[in-house]
Order: sequence, then C-alpha cells, then structure tokens
Amino acid sequence: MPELPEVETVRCGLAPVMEGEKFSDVLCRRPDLRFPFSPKFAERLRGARVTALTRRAKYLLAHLSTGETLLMHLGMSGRFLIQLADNLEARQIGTYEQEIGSPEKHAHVVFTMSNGAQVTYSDPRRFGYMLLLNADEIASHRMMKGLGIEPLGNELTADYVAARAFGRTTDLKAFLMDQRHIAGLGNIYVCEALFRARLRPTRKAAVLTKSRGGPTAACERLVGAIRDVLREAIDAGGSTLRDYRQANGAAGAFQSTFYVYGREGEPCHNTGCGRAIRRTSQAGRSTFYCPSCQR
DNA sequence: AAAAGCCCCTGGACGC
DNA sequence: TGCGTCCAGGGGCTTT
Repeated sequence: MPELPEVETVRCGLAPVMEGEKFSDVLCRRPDLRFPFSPKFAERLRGARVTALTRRAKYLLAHLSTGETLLMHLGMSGRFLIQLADNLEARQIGTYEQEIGSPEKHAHVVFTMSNGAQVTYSDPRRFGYMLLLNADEIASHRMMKGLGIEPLGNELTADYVAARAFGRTTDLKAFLMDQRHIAGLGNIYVCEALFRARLRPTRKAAVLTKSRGGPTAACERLVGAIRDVLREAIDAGGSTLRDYRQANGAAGAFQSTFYVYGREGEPCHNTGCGRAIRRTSQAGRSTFYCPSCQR
C-alpha cells in the first residue's frame, strides 16, 4: 500500500487521462473488492465526466459531473495500469509487480474513458475498494470522518501534534500510524520519519508534549521529519517495492533512499554510526530503527 | 474513550 | 517438486 506519496504519485499519473473525460465504459470483473461495489456502480459511472481527481490521505476521489464522487482506496496491493488509446504506450502506475504469466488475474475493474484510454485497477489482495457516494455522504462517511490532518498542509504544526499526543499512553509508532491524528502515513514513512527525528519507535507519544501541553524539541524535529520525508518521496515518485523490473519512469525511486525500512542487519547510514539496523514488531507490523541514533 | 487484537486476502520467500 | 510457515506498503471491526 501505498502510503500518501504513492497515492499522490498515482493521482498525478491518472489525472491527465481522466480529468475532463467521461467514463464511456466501466467493467467490474467481480462483485466486490474489500466491500461490494455500490449498487449499479458501472451504470452510474457511465457517461459521467470527471471534473477533478483529488487525494485525501490515502484516498483518491474522482469528482463527477453527476454530483457523485468515486472514492477509491488502494489497500495494500492496489495499482492502476493505463493504456493509451493508440495502444503504443503502456505505463504502469502503482506499486505492485504484475503477476508473472497471468496479468489479467487480478484486474478487477476496467475504465474506458472518452479519450479511448483504458484504466485498469488490479489488486491481488483486494484490501482496496471503490465506492460511489453523494457529496453529502462523503464528509460523513465512516471512512472519511474522523480522518486527521493532511501532513503536507499548513495544519501540521508542532503545536497540533503536541496537543494530539497529550495524555496518550501509546508509543510513537502507533500514534503516527493512527490516521485520526495525521492522515496518510503508513509503515514505511513512520519508520523513516522517526529515524530522521532520532526517536525510537517504542518511546511513548508523551515525549512529544511538555507538562503544560506545548511541543518538545523532539516534537519539532518529528514534524520537520514528516514533512521532509513525504515531500522527498513524492518528488521521487514514491516507493516501489517488490517490483524491480519496471524502468520506464513509472516505478518510484524513493525506496533506494530508505534509512531503515527493510534494512534489518544493514549498517546505519548516518556518518560515524554504522550500527546494524534492527527490526522489531509493534501491533503486528514490522518496525525498523537504529539502536544507536534513535533514543 | 482509548488501546490492543483479530481479521480480511493472495502470493512470494524460505526452510525442510 | 511439494509442503508448511512467515511476511507484506491498510484499516475496519470487536473486544478489553
């Protein structure tokens, strides 16, 4: 799954072929993904024009001329494949390796746009989903309400994070993974941000807050680290894991700059350190950190 | 209310 | 080659 930088990369890839275009055909090759498709999903999409393709946290939203909005989540293994009308160029947008030998097996949804482009959604694990909602349903929808701030907007401040962390008993890893506080971080970028902020993931979220509730120096470092790592990742086109065959520019490049994620046993990159990166488990997810640089 | 588990699903890597 | 086990970028739902 794609975390915020990957979803933003997907949005940038899809926007040129979808914005301003109509759905001329919609094919669902199974009745559900994580959830059943909305009733008459394909029928309601057909003929609708995409007025804008936006992102909220890890969600993609296609705003439609009909007043409805197509809400899409990529789950862990969702990706989009674009085939342009002239069929000369196929670009893979997303994060998961194409199934060797059976590329169609997990192609669950196919959009044909009025410009002739075909947009295929595949998702082997089917943790992703697509829902068609009215404008008033969006804000109150259980997936969207309660979602925290966008980490790349002006709302992400040390004051905000300190206030959110105040009185919490969870550790930093769980606090940052919780989408109700900051929306869009996932396992990779939480690990990377905590490394950059020199904070051990098992520390309590309370280290971000002074006794009066204000932000600590650690909190200031963390906020800067979150902004930096997300911005750098988006600039690099996101991270692509388990797919080293694509060299056409669609695959992300940020994974080569990981300091800790997936680097268990490898030396810390900080100059003068070189300690082996450690892996541990928190809430059933892997956590990577440098035992020397992160305290 | 907050925090911690459990579960959804498929496939790849690894050990025997 | 064929198991069995563990792991994977998320998050909704249920239980404590």
